[in-house]
Amino acid sequence: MSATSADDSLARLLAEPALEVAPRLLGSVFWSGRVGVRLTEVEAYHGQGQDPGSHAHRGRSARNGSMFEDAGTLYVYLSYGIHRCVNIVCGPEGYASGVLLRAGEVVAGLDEARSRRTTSRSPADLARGPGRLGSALGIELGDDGSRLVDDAPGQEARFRLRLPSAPLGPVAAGPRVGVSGHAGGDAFPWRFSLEGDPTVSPYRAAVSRRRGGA
DNA sequence: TAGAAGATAGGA
DNA sequence: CCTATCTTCTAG
Repeated sequence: MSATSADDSLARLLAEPALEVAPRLLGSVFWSGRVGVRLTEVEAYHGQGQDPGSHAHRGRSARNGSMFEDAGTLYVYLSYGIHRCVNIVCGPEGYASGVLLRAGEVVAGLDEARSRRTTSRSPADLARGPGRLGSALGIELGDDGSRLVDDAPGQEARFRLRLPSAPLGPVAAGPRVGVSGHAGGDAFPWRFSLEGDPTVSPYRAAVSRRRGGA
């Protein structure tokens, strides 16, 4: 039995551009220790100068350094000063593209996820939205730059990914959530989700901050 | 050094 | 619908 074939397929997938990788991550189970989340919603972000919505658009900075690492690195950042969001870096090394994990269904470690997400009112709420997903998985800022490996028997790494073994249902594509810099809104339909899944987060346009008026 | 915006969540 | 929350980035 070859234990490396599955590992190779994950590495091969993550070497592709983010726009190819993102929809193909749907249905995978992302593991953080004993908690597993089946991904139902993701977004693709491209690299420097390619994508005005990307944290890497204006080049490398203190925050986004891990986006410039090789495929399979995790990019974790603090969102709105509160939430920890997770990306899987993909594409050619140095291209700084990645896939934001936006939502999923908790399929293992339910008690642990629940204890971290005490405000959730239903199982579908546990990881519906990128901040909630990060919280349910116990992601911390110190996890930025961690490696993601294939979830194979005997694999002891904390962060693992199991690609789907069966075909998925229909995939929906649309504009990314809360991202400005879109000319008309549909210039970057790089959000992908499993159609009709209850754990997919609702769409919201980018917030325009209005404080104290004009 | 200062100001504004940001890949959100939760509550009214 | 509104606001808490605070880091990061950009301009001056």
